[in-house]
Amino acid sequence: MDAWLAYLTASHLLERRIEEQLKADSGLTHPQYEILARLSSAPDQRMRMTELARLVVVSKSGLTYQVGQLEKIGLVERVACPSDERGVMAVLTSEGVRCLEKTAPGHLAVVRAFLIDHFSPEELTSMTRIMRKVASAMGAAVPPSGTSVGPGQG
Amino acid sequence: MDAWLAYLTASHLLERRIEEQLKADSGLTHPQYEILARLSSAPDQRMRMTELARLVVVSKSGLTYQVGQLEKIGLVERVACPSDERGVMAVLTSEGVRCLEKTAPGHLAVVRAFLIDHFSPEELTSMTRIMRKVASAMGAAVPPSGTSVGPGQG
DNA sequence: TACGGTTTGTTCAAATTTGAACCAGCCGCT
DNA sequence: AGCGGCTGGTTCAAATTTGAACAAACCGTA
Repeated sequence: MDAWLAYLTASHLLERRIEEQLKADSGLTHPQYEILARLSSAPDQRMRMTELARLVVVSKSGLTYQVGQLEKIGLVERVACPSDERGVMAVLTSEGVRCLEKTAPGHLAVVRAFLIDHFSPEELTSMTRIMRKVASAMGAAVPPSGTSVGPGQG
Repeated sequence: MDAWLAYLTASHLLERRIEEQLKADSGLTHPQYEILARLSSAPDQRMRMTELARLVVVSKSGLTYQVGQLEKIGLVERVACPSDERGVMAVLTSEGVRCLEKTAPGHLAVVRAFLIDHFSPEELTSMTRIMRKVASAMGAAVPPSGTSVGPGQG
């Protein structure tokens, strides 16, 4: 299981690097960044809590907590869902957008430098295809590209 | 950054599956399992705390805590280090070995079913090579094979 | 041998994460 | 309309993780 060991170590270390860079560069944690990023690519920059939790792969209570944090610092806002009385939508504020725009380049640079750049173009496509397969085998639909978020196999 | 998104989602989900299986099958958490696994492949089934922390990629205090947990349930024992008065070695107990032997097959089955099996043999070698490169770029030596755990570039 | 700078492992407080319990609102069926 | 089952989100307690602070021990040098 060399593959597994290498994968595991690399992903742990990468996670650590990302946290470090993100924290230093913007004060965000990785989960928080993921929330902002997901919201920014959602229609109207907003998303239902449950859907968001599924995309970010975090528990419902975990999302409640982090959205609370983001709300405190003004990057996200909670809005009642029009179609469902009990629903809550997390909305990216304009400040949230600014923060993301300011933070994203550095983040992507790290991801690229430490992960992506180690793949050849062919390997990268291969890896992407496989990881998508892996994810969907575990019951998540990874949107192929900028397409809207479909219900998948929910 | 489709690749990154796919990778991220897949790894989160995989982690979740692993935790689930491990917990159900043996009561261990993933970090705990990693500690046992690392110890089991170390010479004399023992390792210095700091070295172990580096291999598992966890903070020193995090390791102290988890080794404490493992000690409580009798899978690991703390022994003074002969060569260094302040040092502590974590040692796999015979019960720890049994637990690992009992748990490993199920764990590996999950890893295989959800990750490894989605790769062709060539892709797998490719991925392993790349992940090793990724890890060492971030300052970790991933042992090439079943060789003893050398000091690497420590 | 004594000294300064490092390294080792633990302790501590603070932040985060999860699952269970919970209430409110939705939906299909009668 | 009314009932029963389910879903959505929050609250809560418990577990885990991290970095900083700390005491002990190592090492090279005088």
